[in-house]
This record gives sequence, structure tokens and C-alpha cells, in this order.
Amino acid sequence: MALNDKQKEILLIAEELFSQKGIDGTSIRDISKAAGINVAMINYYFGSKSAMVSALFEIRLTRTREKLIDLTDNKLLNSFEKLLAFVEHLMAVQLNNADFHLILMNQLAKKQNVPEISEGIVLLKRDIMQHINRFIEEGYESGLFKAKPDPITFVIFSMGVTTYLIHHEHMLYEYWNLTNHDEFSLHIKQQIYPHLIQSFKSILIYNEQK
Amino acid sequence: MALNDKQKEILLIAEELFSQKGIDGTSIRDISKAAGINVAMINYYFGSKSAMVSALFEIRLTRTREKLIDLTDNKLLNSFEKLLAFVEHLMAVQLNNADFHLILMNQLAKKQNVPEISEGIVLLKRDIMQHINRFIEEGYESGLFKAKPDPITFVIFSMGVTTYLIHHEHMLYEYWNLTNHDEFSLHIKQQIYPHLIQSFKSILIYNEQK
DNA sequence: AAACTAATTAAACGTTTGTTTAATTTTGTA
DNA sequence: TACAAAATTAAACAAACGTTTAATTAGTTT
Repeated sequence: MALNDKQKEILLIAEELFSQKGIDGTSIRDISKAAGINVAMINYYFGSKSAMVSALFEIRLTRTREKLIDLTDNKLLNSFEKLLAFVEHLMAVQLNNADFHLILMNQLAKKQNVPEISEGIVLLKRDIMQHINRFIEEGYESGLFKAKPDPITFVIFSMGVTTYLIHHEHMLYEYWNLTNHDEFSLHIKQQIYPHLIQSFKSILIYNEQK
Repeated sequence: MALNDKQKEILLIAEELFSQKGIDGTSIRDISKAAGINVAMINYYFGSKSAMVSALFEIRLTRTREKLIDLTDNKLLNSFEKLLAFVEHLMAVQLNNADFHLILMNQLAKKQNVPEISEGIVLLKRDIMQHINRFIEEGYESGLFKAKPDPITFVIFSMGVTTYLIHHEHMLYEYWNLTNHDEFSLHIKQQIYPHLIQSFKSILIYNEQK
């Protein structure tokens, strides 16, 4: 589905409102008012509200999928460094698209899944798991990793932490004395990432210390 | 706010619907139909839909707060064991109230905070932080912990992981070949908790391994 | 049994919802 | 300039929303 500039502009405004008030809590009149356009334009451009939501999920999920870096053949990095680079990149992508991440989480919470949306989610999850799987296999076979834990452990840890951070961003501003998103990202990189790296190291390399 | 049995019964049904379709996505007609009562009864018992939502948050948040175990004076456990016991208990409470946890996360995502709700959240967070703070201080002063990391790190890790698990519960059923919530809880206890313990150990005790 | 309160009902209320219509303006092309 | 297509508008649509009303039933008290 190719979108023109006007459609992308509307989606950007809708995305912000959806993340703030939820999809159901945002009316097309809210969106049209924020975008400075007539109510009818949304149905003119997208056909319906739900089609607009689907379009938003499609461009965001495919873009995220395209942004996944492939480190498979980078000989400069060992398996652990590849895993770290991949996970850090993945977390950064989510943190830089916090609005959509919130919408996505809201959608995941709803048990009644929209086929057109969940398809994109499944594809993204598959790609992420494939990458991490490869790093674990590679690291274990090379002898670098002492254990071969369930690969999803690293998804749970990194995405869990990311989700928590995004959900509590403004509470953490207060707690950490921050004023904007850039400071927030920096603080995470400096204060949270190191602990995550240490955790991964302990799970993969220094396993079973007593 | 004291609730009678009928009110509690309605709230339980509303909670399930809210977690499945979102608060805005659930009409009072949905709730009344599921509860087998007349639409007017909800306003009769709670005054309004938003008052009902507030009542739900109040009973759930205060109950969660009351459930927090106090391990301060348990001489049988060292600081690390106290931290672990507290965190595991906290995670178990959330996992056993997955429906409300989803609603809570949904509400947190919305930037426009409802004063009556956020008050309870702030109180709960304060209590949790106080407990963890004490464990870290105690463990560091006793020499057991080699580092004194930001206490919120452990909230971010444990609550982040818990949130991820709850949001992806049914996807993980498929991935882990599980059929119900009990198997899910058991799998987490056996396969995820150990990694979390190992992570905490590495952050607090085996710090700065090179 | 009568009187009174609490619980429950069906119906209607005014708004807001997503969507459509039909008319008008803007834009691009020959 | 003239014409056709695209974009935009105000207005109206039916449906669903939260809420209220007024009447009725159930339960309790005197």
C-alpha cells in the first residue's frame, strides 16, 4: 500500500493522538481537528477509520522490519557483540518510536486480534527471533557461550525493559531529573544498557556461578 | 469506598471486558449484557462509567499494596534473598492479576492522567521503591553487594519482564506449547525466574567482571 | 396487611460516533 | 481558456454511546 504525503501527514498526527488517548478514545473528528482538515477527508483518503489504523500498523511494522540490521557476516564482531549490537539497535528503534510502541502494546493487550494487523506483528517477531537464534547458536558452537538458553529470554528481557521505559517515560523524567526525550535516551544508554549487557553476559558466559 | 457483593461482581466482569477490549472499547451495555443486568444498574450502583473505573482501580491498587510482603526484619534471609523474595512475590501478584495489569498499562500509556487513579499508582510505586531501596542499602552496607545501582533498575527489569510476559501470554502458549495459565506460571518460575536471579546477582554481587 | 425502602426494568434523552452525500473549490492538462 | 479530475467542504445520516426518567417489582419494617 503506497501512501502519498498527505496520507503520511495525517497518519503522523493520528499516531500521536492514538498513543495519548488510545485508538478507541480518539475520534476522527479529533484527528481532523488536529490535522486542520475536514472530517470527510479521513474516509476520503483511507476509506474508514479501521483502514487508517491498519495502514498505520503496516507502514510502522514493515519499516521496523526493514530497519533490523543484519550482522550475520560481520567478522569484526563475536557472537556476543553481535547479539548486543542487535538488541541495542532494536531497543533504540522502539524508543525512538515510542508513540507507535504504545499503540502496538495496547493492541496486543486486546485478545480479539485484527488479522490484518497481527500478520505484520508475526512477521516482525519471526525476523527478530531468527536473528537472535543465529547469534545464540553461533556463540554456543564457537564455545564462547557456556549455556544455550531459550532465545526468547533475550527478547523478553530487552523488549520488556523497553516497554517499561516507554510506559513510564514521564514518571522517569521526574525520578531522574530529566527534561526531554534525548536526555532520557542518553540516561538509558549510560545507566540501563550496561546492566542489561551484564545480565546477558551472566546468562550466556558466566553461567552457574555459585 | 466500601463495595457490596453486587458491585464487586459487576467489577469483576467489567475488568475482564476492559482487559480484552479496552475501557473505551467496552460499553456499559457490553458490561450489563455480560453481567446479565439492566444497563441502568451500572449507573445505579456506581453513578457513572468513569466512577466505576475509578472504583476498580482503587480496590485493585489498594489490594496490591496490601499484598506487598514486608521482609525487613526476617533474620533468616540475607539482603539478596530478601530482594529476590520481594521481587518474585511482586511478579507473582501481577501475573495472577493479568487482566488488571493490562488495564493498568493501558491507562499508564495515556498521557492525560486521571487524578483519582494516578494517586493510587503513585502510592504503590512509592511503597515498592521503599522496600527495594532498603534491601540495596542493607546489602551494600553489609558488604554483600559490591555495587549500589539505582534501585529502580530492579523495578524496570522485573516489572518490564512481567509486563512483556502478560502482554504476550497467548503468543507464548504457542511458543512454549502450553495450554493454560498455571502451566504458564510454572514455566516462568522454572525458566525465566532463574535468569532474572542470575542477572540480579551479576549486577549486585559479581559486578565488573571482565 | 400496610407502608416504606431498595432493586430492577423498559424506554427515552441528548451527544457523539463513523460514514456518506451532494455541492463546491482547487488543481492539472489539453 | 476550457475541461476533467482531484480535493475539499458543510450538512446530514443512522447507529451507538453514557445517562436519566418514571414506572414496576422485590424485600423489609411496622
